[in-house]
Amino acid sequence: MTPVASTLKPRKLPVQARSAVTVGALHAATIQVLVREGLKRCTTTRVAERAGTSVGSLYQYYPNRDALLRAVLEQHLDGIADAVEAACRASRGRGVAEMAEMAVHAYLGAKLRDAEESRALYSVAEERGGAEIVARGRVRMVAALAEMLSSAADARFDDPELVGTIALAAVLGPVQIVLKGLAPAGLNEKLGPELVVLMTAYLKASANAS
Amino acid sequence: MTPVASTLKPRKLPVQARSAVTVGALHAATIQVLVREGLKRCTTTRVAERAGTSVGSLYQYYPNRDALLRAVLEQHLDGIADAVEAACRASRGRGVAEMAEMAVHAYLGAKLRDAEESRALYSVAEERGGAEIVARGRVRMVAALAEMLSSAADARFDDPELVGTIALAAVLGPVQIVLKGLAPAGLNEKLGPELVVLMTAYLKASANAS
Amino acid sequence: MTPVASTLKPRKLPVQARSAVTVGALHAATIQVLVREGLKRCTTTRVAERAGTSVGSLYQYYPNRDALLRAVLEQHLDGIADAVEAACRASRGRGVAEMAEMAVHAYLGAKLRDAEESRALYSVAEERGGAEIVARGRVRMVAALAEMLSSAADARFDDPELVGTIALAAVLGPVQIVLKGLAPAGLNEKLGPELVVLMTAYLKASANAS
Amino acid sequence: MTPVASTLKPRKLPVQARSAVTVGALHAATIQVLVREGLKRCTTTRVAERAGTSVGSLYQYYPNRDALLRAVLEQHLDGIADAVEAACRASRGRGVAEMAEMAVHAYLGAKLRDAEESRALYSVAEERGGAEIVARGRVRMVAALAEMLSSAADARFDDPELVGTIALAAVLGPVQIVLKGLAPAGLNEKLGPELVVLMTAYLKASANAS
DNA sequence: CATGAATGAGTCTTCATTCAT
DNA sequence: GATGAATGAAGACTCATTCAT
Repeated sequence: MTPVASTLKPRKLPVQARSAVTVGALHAATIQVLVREGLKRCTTTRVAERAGTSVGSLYQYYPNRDALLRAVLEQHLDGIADAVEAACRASRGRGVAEMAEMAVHAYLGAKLRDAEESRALYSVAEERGGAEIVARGRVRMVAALAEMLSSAADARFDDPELVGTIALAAVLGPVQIVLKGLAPAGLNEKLGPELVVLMTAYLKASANAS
Repeated sequence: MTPVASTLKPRKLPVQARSAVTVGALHAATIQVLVREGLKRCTTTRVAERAGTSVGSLYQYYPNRDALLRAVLEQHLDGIADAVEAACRASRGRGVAEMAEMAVHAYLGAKLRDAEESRALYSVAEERGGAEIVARGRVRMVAALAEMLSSAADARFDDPELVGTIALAAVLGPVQIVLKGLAPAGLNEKLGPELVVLMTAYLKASANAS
Repeated sequence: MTPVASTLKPRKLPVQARSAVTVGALHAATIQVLVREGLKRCTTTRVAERAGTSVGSLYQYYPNRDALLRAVLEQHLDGIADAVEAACRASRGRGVAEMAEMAVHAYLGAKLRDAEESRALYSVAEERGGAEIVARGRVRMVAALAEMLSSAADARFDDPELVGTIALAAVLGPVQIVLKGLAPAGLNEKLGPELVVLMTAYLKASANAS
Repeated sequence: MTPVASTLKPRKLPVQARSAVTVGALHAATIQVLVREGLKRCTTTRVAERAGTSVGSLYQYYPNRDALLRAVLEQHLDGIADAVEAACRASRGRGVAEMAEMAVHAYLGAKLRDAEESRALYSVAEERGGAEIVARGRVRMVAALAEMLSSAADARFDDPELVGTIALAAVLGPVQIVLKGLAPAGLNEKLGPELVVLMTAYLKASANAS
């Protein structure tokens, strides 16, 4: 655990059932307020109110507002990373095309499951300390991708880490556009296939001629 | 054009020479404060102070803090779009590989020229109204890319608009990682070539077999 | 009732005992500051300071400065209206002269009880939204007067509403002069009797010859 | 001239034609802004702009904002007083009923000629220093009324000054209600006659039995 | 432990007034 | 003389955080 992590986690472990419920409610409330009001107006009081508790209680679980926001972001990204990791594990030993397809769909599915939540958290990711959390999530996913790529049946990669990094980041951009509702007509439906094309093409282009 | 646009532009046109200086200083100061202090601490007072003027003067030219921020963002993105447009114009009629190379380098060069500025403005883009400005910039670039792709000597695209959108967004992701300084060792140097590989591969994969 | 009314009332109902004290202190402080400093210098900070609290607390109970001012005005006018209503009820069935006397004294008594407060609130009545509150108070008093007049033992009125309106407004003018301390020497003492003469004369002149 | 008066008058006399025009434009603009924006938003810049000049020029003629507002108020009230004085002069030696009628109509006519202006200036009259100006206007009118009353053919008054003061103030109230548009239906049309009834009744009641 | 009232530093924004051009 | 850019004090309002109940 880095020192950063210590401020991210709830102040005390939710050993009691009540605590777990409260923490869950606070997380959900944070996202709702974030969606409805935006980051600046996502205040501790408002979150507590929406969660059905008091500010005092909020501070029982989080040392400050930033910690709450970071925790929510982290949980969100962990969910995405979990999905990608699982997909990568399941694709070990397959061909590159299959890998691309599964990874893309895992990522896309997780991200679009709660599109509003994903969208709302972009601003949190830009806050002080947000980048590190995003980076941690990416590290997990890149590691999973790299490990998967190394096991590809039909390709060999000199630097699977690098290829994974680029591939992941490349997919991220188009997804963001769609999430923000700024995509040109038609993109929304074609996003999945198009991303598969994108990733497959890149992976193949990056593989060693063998 | 849009109602948003009207609030982006300075409130009054500088009639006297002093004004132009003040406006310029405010732009520069905004970026500096953004870089050094972050979006939240980028207050009107601080910007005015760094610019060597008073808050009053700031409000003489911008109706509110958001308008200032948006104006700075818009100017930045216009610069990027200019560079990409020029590159696209220059690449008309070339082959797809050349196109990818020129477009990537134009974008990358413009973005990395003031890396700190680019980095700082990501948070502004997440603010209320920021997305529209980003979208406007993207529209310009996508149009330029689409037009360029349509003129490719060695490929034909069914939907150059869509391909341009995806290609641009795909390039954006890796650049962002590098800008934020979160790239794994070695990526920084290989970014350019890698992006060319990425874009070329995608363009070729998207082109009609002809 | 009206949408205005909703912003007049304290934001939250005092759950704890402290709250009631704070709200009361704010009311009193507002009037004091209004009297001592005038409307323009009656700032939220000054009111809070005089009340022995903080601006934050003020805003806990009133959504904005105007709401505070209006609430104070409303409370003041409600007190006046209460007095007039009571007098009117008590005078039902009497003769017109008696009615005039009782109504005038009720109004005058209530208004002069806190002359400074009355004086200070004239400016508030001119603020945005003040007129409506004054109007509401007047409506109450006119209704009471009209009802009283309709029960007069020695006169009959075609339009008691109209007569009440004029009578009330006519009395208001001279009172205002005295409250503002701008009356010529001697008026202060003779105000009561003179207003009775005024109102009695008008009522009799407006009554149907019967 | 009292010291107060010196700050009320334009800083320099409009000896030149241009000055007179500017001062006139400033007065008119002040009233317009007052009507459209209210007292608080009636700023020197806005007034100058509406008048077609610059703030700098405004300060050429008025030492400060308050002086401008007071000058406008004074001019307005002088107009009213002129009208009442003329009517009083014209009514010398008539009967009390005629006097009431002429005075009321003179006052009413002057006040309603520019109803918006009258309405807008109520707030100015409540500002620091406004009361004195209002009082000066009243003094003029009361003097005229008193002199008129003293010449009545059919009545004698012990204290014409007092009677004039009350009569004037009594008329003022109902007029204010109508000006503010808060009068109950029907009052607007009947205002004149009703005020004549009011004033006549009061004058007769105040006259010595002779 | 929970609650929510109190705090007050810190933001944005406005505007009267000045003065260099 | 006219202009309008610059100034900065001052005001309204918000919100993270604390702590008495």
